[in-house]
Amino acid sequence: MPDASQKPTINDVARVAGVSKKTVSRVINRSPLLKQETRTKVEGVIAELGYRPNPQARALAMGRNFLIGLLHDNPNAQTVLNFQVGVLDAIRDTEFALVVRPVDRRSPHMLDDIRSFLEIQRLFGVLILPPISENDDLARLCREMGCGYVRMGSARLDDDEHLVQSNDRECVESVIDHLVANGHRRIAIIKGPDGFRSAQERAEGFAAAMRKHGLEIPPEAIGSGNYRFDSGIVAAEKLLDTDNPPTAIFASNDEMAAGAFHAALARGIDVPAQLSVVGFDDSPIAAHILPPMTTVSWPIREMAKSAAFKLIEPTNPAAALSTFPARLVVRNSVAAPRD
Amino acid sequence: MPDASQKPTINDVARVAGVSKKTVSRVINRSPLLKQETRTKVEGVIAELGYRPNPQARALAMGRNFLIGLLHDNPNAQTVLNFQVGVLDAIRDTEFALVVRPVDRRSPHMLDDIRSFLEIQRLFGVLILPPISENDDLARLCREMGCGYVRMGSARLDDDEHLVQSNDRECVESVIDHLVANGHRRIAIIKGPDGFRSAQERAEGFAAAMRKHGLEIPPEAIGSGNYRFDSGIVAAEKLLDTDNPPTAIFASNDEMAAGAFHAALARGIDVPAQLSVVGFDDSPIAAHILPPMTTVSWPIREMAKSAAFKLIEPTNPAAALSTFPARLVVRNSVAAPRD
DNA sequence: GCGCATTACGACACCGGTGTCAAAGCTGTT
DNA sequence: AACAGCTTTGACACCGGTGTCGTAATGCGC
Repeated sequence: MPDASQKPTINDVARVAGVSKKTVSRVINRSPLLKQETRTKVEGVIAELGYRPNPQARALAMGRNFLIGLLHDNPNAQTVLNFQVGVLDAIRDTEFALVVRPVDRRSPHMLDDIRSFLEIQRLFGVLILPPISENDDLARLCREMGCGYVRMGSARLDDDEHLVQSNDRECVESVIDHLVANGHRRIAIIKGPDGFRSAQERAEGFAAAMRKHGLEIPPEAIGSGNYRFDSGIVAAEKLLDTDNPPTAIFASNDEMAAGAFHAALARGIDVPAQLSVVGFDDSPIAAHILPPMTTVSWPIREMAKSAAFKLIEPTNPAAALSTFPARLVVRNSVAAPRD
Repeated sequence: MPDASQKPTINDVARVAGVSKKTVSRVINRSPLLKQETRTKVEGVIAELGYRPNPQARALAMGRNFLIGLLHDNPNAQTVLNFQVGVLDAIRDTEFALVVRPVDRRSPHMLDDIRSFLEIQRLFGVLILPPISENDDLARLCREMGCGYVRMGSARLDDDEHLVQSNDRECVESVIDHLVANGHRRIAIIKGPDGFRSAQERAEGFAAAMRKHGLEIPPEAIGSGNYRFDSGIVAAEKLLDTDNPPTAIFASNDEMAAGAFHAALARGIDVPAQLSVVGFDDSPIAAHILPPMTTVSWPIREMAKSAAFKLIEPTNPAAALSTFPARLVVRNSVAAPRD
């Protein structure tokens, strides 16, 4: 009788069931060439003993482990966390586990750190969040090391299948459609920082949408920030100080949009009565700010799930999807312009 | 010559260095009973071959693995993420990795899910964040399963050493001191939800501080919410509707404090000129809201580091600390009362 | 009843490390 | 020179699984 205080091993199961450990192994791995009778018997013993295979031992024997890594450079806490939850939706009840690794984009050793991390942990694969997902050296590193990877992004980054993306461009278009439908014609943008693919996509989507509606974009209607709150204030102040200020501002993310709220309030401009503002990402601040902000929400959790499946079970239907539709969330920061 | 395309193993190192694999193992584990000469020789070969020990194999052989788990029920995304970064500060360059596991507090299977997770992954130990860190059944489960654990909390939860906590009580006191110093005497509280230890601690700290200053707490000056934004609005409205409304409100967290901002603005009450509001946690919303909110910040990253060390290296000085001082962050939501 | 596939299972080596214990090497003492 | 006692090293089993391949058991046609 195996010691109850110790976790049962495959040997215990084999002994109690009166079969070889290889047979137990076959049961665990759902091998098709087993007699139903044997399978049932072994499964009974497994249940009785409460046996769970040791992932370390399996990992060692099979030459691949069951750890999937999440590499990110904290674009936004809520996004990262939602992503983690989405990955968990995919790996729940499997032997996979999610290992997180925040990295420092500004560190000169970032790539070496990641290489060392990959070497030590020998991950099954990694999921990479923007903005570092846009780093091609990192993707190359993964390939070199034979580590599976999926990049999250807002646009085509790869010519391979290692990608899950949202349709930021089209979504910005729907934002502009919404503003135009509300009667706006002088619409300004606060762009995100150079070097961020998402910023570029959103800016290009903006330009395309304006063109579609036959609207001009004067140079002074183009502001730029670094995705942070305070940069949104500065950019919005500049936009509002022009001779012919915009009636609506599209900010490339919610933080900067919140900054625009701030700038407006500071000079007594009411949002949305005198100025409409739209953000992007649907981060918590969008719902919390006053008035609640109209923004764009992308299905991060679904995207995470798909990315995880792409890695661990590429045949799963959920892994097939690569581009996910973001959608406009209409709240109260848009109204018809007065003038 | 080992195949360059394959990762070198301990056997490769042993062969090249002309020693037994056990000797290589001793080098890896810094065994003291090695001749310096041998050590140097083997280290040379390790560096030359770029050898990294396989954690799965070590885990199997040593009967313990190098995975530390993070159990949380998303109290606040920024907090969770900062905690992750703090843990990483501790485990960087070790073979440990951080495995995350968001759990659903409301699920009736939560404990079973966690049990299953622990059984499958056989973690070295887990770190538990509030509010589920306050669940004694969970702590008991960890003990039963022989899994190391450290609970984060705002008060004594355990009679053992499995704890890292902040001094919420004293900090609430400093909040009240600050308000009193600004001339407030009618101070109300919005309590957190029943069953949260942090809520209880903060409420008790409030009562103690008020008593210290000889101030009364009329029943109508006690509001309560569930830590969420909207509950803060409702609670603040109630407080402001009383005959003798408070000149200052202490909310037990920032989300509810933001709700109080909202309620005030909605009825044309200026913060801080007509109403002072203080929050707790220093979450991003505190800095983003207008005016920027005075709140209490606790050193989550340091706490995480300490918690991780308690688990993986209890002798490390960083593991000795159990209680961490939170501190008042003065911004612009407090002013002297008018009346 | 026999030969022959085919199916079902087991023996054994192996994954890459660590633990145990004995042996070899070295030093100093008598 | 012989021996004790310490330091340093290696042989070998073992951790808990999986892969390979051989063989016993089974089904089938004749």
